[in-house]
Amino acid sequence: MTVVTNPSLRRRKPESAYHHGDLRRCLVAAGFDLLEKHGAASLSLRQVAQSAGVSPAAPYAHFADKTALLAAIAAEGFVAFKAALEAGKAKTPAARLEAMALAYVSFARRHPALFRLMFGPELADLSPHPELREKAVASFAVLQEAIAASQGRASDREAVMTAAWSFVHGLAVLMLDGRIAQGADEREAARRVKEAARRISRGLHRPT
Amino acid sequence: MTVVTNPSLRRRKPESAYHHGDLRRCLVAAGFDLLEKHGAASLSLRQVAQSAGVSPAAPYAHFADKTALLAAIAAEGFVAFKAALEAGKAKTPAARLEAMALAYVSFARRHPALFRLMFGPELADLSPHPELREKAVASFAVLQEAIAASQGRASDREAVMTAAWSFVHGLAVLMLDGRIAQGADEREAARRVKEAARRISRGLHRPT
DNA sequence: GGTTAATCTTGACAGTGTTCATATAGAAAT
DNA sequence: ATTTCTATATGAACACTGTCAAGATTAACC
Repeated sequence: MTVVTNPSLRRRKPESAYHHGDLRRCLVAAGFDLLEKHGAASLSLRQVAQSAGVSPAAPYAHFADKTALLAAIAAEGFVAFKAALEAGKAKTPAARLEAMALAYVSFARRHPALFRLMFGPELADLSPHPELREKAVASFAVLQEAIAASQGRASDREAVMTAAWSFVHGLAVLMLDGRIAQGADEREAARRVKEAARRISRGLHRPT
Repeated sequence: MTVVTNPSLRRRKPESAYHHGDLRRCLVAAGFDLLEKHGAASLSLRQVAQSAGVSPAAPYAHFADKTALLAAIAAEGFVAFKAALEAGKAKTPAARLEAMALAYVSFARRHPALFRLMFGPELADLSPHPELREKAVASFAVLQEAIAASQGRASDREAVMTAAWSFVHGLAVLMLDGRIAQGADEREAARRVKEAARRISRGLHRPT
C-alpha cells in the first residue's frame, strides 16, 4: 500500500505550528490508517482530525464534506487497486481472467474496509468527486484491457467486460461478506477463485 | 413487497394506548418504509420510533440494538427476495440462469437501499441474528436449487453455485452503483443482463 | 385483587457532522 | 520593513444520533 503513512508527515512542524503545512495529505493518510485499523463504522471526521493533531473543524478548510475526505481516501485506494491488478500478467485469456480474479479478490480480502468504501453506497455517485472518478476508471481500464481486448471481436468488448467484471466483483464481495468460502484461508480461497474463473472463462468469448 | 405496511397497524389503539400492542412489527414496517423512501443514510432509530408514534427509547424493549432492528428489516427483505427469485421458473439451464439473473437484478434495482442493507457490511456477521440468517439462506437455497441442481454432476454443485452466484450478485451490485449500464432503463438493463447471462452459462457446467 | 413482568416515557450522556465568528501566520504589496 | 491580504486553524455552538438508567403505566396471572 503506497499511501503516505510516513510519520514525519503526520506533523510537519511538531511544535507551535498553527499552520500545519500539509494537512490535506496528512488527513487522508490518517483516515486511511484508521479505516484499515478500526473499520469504517468508527471512522469519524473528528477522530481523523484528532489523529492528525488538529481541531475538529480543521478538515473543512480542505474538504467540503466528510464524504469528500472519504472520496480522497477511496481515490488512494483505487491507485493501490490498479497497481494490484496490473501485477497479474498472463498469456492466455483464461489465465488472464484467473489472474485478475485472484488479484481482485486478494485485494478485497487484504483491505476489506477500504474495498467496501471504494465500492460502497456513500461514494456511488462519482459526479461530485472528479479525482475519485478518474482513479476509479483508471483501475477499471486495466480490467478492460486485460479481459476484453484479449480475444473475441471488438463488438463483443463491452458485453464480455460486463460478464467478466460482474463475476470477479461478485466473487470478491460475496467472499468479503463471508457468503462464500466462509473462513477459508488464503490457499483454499485461491483454489475456489481459480476453479470458478476457469468455469466462467470458458463461455465468455464468441456470442451464440 | 409483502411487508406489513397496513396503516391500521401503525397504531393499534390510536388514542391513549400506553402499550402499543404490536410495536415490534410496527417498527419493522416503519423502518422498511423510511428505508425505501429516504435511503439508509438517514434511517435513524429515533425517526423510526417517531414515525411509529412512540418515544425514542421504546424500540429497546424489542430490539437490543439499532443493528437488530436493521436485521429484522433485512430479514423481511430476504423473504421478499426469495419470492422474487421463485417467480423465475424456466426449463433449460441457460434460461434458468437468465431468469435468476433478471429477477436478482430487478429486485436490486427496485429496492436499492433494502438490497444494500441485506448485503451490506453492517449485517455481514449473521451470527447475532439467527432469524436473518435463516431467511437469507432460504433465499440462497432457491438460487442453489435452480442453478446447481439443473445439470452437471453432484460434485460440481458447489463450484457451479459459486461461479453463478458471483456473477449474478456482481452484476446486481455493479448496476446498482452505476458502474455498469449507467442510466439505462429497464428494457436496456434487461437486455444487458440476458446477454451476459448467456455468455456465462455456456461455460458453467462440466469441468475441464 | 394484588403481585409480577413486560412495556413505554422521561431525562440524560457522550459522540457525531457542520457552521460561524475569531485568531493566526505566511505571502504579497507597498 | 511595514502593511495588507488570504489561506488556514481554533473555539464554541447547534442539531442530531445511539444508548442507558430510573421511573411510570399497564396487561397478565395466581
